[in-house]
Amino acid sequence: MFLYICFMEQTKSIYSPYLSVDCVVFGFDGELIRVLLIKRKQAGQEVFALPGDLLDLSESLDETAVRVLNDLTGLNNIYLEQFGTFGDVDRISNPIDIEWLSTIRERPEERVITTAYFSLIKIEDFELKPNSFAEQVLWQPIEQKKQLAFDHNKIANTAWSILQYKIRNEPIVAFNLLPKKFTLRQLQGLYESIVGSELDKRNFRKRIQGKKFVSPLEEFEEGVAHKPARYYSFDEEIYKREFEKGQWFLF
Amino acid sequence: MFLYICFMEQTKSIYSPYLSVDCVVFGFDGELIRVLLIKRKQAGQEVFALPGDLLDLSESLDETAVRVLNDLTGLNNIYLEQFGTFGDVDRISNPIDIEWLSTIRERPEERVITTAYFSLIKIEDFELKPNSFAEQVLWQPIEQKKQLAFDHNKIANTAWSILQYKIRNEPIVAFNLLPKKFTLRQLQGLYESIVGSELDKRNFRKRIQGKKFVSPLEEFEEGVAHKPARYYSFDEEIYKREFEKGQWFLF
DNA sequence: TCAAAAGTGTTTGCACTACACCCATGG
DNA sequence: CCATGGGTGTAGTGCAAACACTTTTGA
Repeated sequence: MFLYICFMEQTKSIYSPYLSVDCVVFGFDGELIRVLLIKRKQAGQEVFALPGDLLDLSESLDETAVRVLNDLTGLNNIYLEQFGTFGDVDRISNPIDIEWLSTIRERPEERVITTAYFSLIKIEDFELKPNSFAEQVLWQPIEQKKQLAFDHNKIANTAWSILQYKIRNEPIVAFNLLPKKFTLRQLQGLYESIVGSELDKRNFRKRIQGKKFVSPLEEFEEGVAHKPARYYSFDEEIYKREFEKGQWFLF
Repeated sequence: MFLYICFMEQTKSIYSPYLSVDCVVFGFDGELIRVLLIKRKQAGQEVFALPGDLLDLSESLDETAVRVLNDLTGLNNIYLEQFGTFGDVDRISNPIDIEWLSTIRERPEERVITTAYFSLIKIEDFELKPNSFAEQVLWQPIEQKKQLAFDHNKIANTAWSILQYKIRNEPIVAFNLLPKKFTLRQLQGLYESIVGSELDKRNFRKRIQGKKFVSPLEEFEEGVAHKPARYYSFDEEIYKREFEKGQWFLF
């Protein structure tokens, strides 16, 4: 045992820090943008975090992201895009985090660098199943700030900025968050939630009507206490063709 | 020794892969966009690579990038922006790379994941000084494809795509590549080099004249065999103000 | 009949495109 | 005087912004 410890000390400078993957998954419930969080199995504490775990030596980063998200939340087959790697020396410094790590990991104080992935899903398409060290999985509204583990607030904020930037240049992100059939009110509400300002209804609808990748359906809302809205659908094939031609700016 | 090997085998699954940092530094010589490469000190081989090296456990990723670039090329005090982390399992597989790693590293076959940084500099502002394991430092024209070590071609291509994307949305990247005083011909040439198509001179100049962050100077070219061009300068303060207001699209 | 959201057109100005010729300089 | 790149203006077109009322439905 003594030898083992000595060796570990010695290897500290030879080896790299641990590497982990964290996922920021966004969803839209028709009104609010939400982020997927897990609640840790940690005795006596309520600690929330982004779903994430250590990389296994046999996996690529992308594979780790897929596995980790599935292990912790049950989510499967969803699009993930890498957006950054967070390598500050002190990103694991909160005693509560270290306490928790000591229950699941040797050498809990060891440095960890994490690569973050970003995803957009339709909330109602998936059923969440907490698993592994996640006691609970929840959809946290983005505007309700919650204290997260490690530097996960920083990571989530970075992802949020990227989403806000992307929706201006790649309108597909909006349709990834909406159901297959959606009303223009929903689409506009989603835009407004993300860009954070109100948009003119007539101009918004005019722009949408000019986009071939959004098609009106012959279906309408039912049981609403106002004129029922028409449903629309998104055609990814057409979108991609337009996108390649460079005519893909929605705003 | 046997024990040592055994332990290494055992730790493989405990420890993470090595972590390294690679830098893609772009420059513009007035005509061509170039990328900064190093030539390795490797006997009997001419191998070129992006400047990069392993992370030290005491450094953040950003600090590593700064150090590595300085160690290998002498470059100092330059802006670096992280743009991706490359973690494929087989990214170190070329025998020439493994042979070289065996001369500078224990366990050369060990997996390495690398975080890549992106930079834009004015070529003439800096003097290159090869150092460490760099035998030579060179500015390679971007359109002359060269076989690079590891997956550095993939990394450099990703950086190039990002530059092409950025110049459309963040015109500041252009001014990072130009001297403090530049002619509109130089600016237009730079744009054309990056976007890869020709632009209309009159329309280009009209757009520039509408931007408050580009100011005409009372200086002109000298000794040229044609009408001397006026020099212009870039005002980063004004740019940032416009940028914050969201009125920053050059195209 | 009321509340609530759906849906619809016009005008105005700004921005982008296409396009061709004279100017200043050095060799 | 020639070659080279610098520098300029206009007409036409299309997109974006501002803006208010009628319609349909359930309660």
